[in-house]
Amino acid sequence: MSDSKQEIFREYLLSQGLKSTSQREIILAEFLRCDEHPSTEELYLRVRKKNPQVGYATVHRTLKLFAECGIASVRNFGDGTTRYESVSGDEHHDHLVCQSCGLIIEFEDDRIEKLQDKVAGQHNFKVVDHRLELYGLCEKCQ
Amino acid sequence: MSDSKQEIFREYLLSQGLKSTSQREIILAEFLRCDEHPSTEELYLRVRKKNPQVGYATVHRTLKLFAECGIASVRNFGDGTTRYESVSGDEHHDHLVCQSCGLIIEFEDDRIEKLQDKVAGQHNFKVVDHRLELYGLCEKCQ
DNA sequence: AGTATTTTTGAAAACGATTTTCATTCTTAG
DNA sequence: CTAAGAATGAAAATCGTTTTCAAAAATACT
Repeated sequence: MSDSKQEIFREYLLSQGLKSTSQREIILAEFLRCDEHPSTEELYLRVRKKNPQVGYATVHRTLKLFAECGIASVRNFGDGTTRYESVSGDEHHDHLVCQSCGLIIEFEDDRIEKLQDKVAGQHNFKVVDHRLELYGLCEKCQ
Repeated sequence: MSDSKQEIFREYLLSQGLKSTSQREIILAEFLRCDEHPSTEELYLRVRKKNPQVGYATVHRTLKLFAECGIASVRNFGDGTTRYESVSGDEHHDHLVCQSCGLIIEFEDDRIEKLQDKVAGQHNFKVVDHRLELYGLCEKCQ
């Protein structure tokens, strides 16, 4: 349970017969360093600053690996780009998205989750995942 | 309050100095006829069956107009394509999306909405819009 | 160690959806 | 009816994402 993201990733690579490379280490380190929700492009630029030789395609492929092994989840907030978010354990959170400045606030509310399950049950629907996003204006932008 | 979508659209065009064209009428009629959540491509194909001379670009531009004047809202359910949904008055609904067969069930729950407002309030956030989607398996696909 | 096997890499090309361009056609106001 | 402006559709451009492919790197096997 105390497995770090690095360990989880390394074990995943091993279990799939994939190889550890310096690029993958670098990309993971940089991904964990930023606590935002980077797109492939954004993470690529950040990685590039320190390691100009890492290519966009590698960042893209590595982010997909992160999602596969569960240390990242895929998000998109309607701006047309896919974003990756670092996942901590099995906790789930939703988002407040400011349409003016792009600020993203995370929140969690058990009561909402419970009501969601209730609604799904009414439709005999088995929920695997969900997303809840509130769009509007943050404190500063109002 | 009894304005039909057609009327709302026509008034919007007028107010913006835009013109009424047969294509726009056709596209709106077809859009209202389908109670799904068509993508540009899908609506284009449907329109095309009856009116082969209507172009993809026009469907695309017209759907954007629908969104602008409020008779449609933009959605995307993570499959990479943008979908447009007919909006009835100011009622809001959320979605259950089946990841197996693509079925989309709409639902509405006031209690969830109220909790959302509460959470937003706690962050001094002014909510303009929101989206809630539950992904999983529908009754048939389980 | 050295060699073989397999995966990974990065640049560039391919891709799919969306958006724009531009010459022509259509609407509407005068 | 005419002139001015907007809309159209086909094709091209664009944007983010994904794939291709030859070269490089990592692991497995003597």
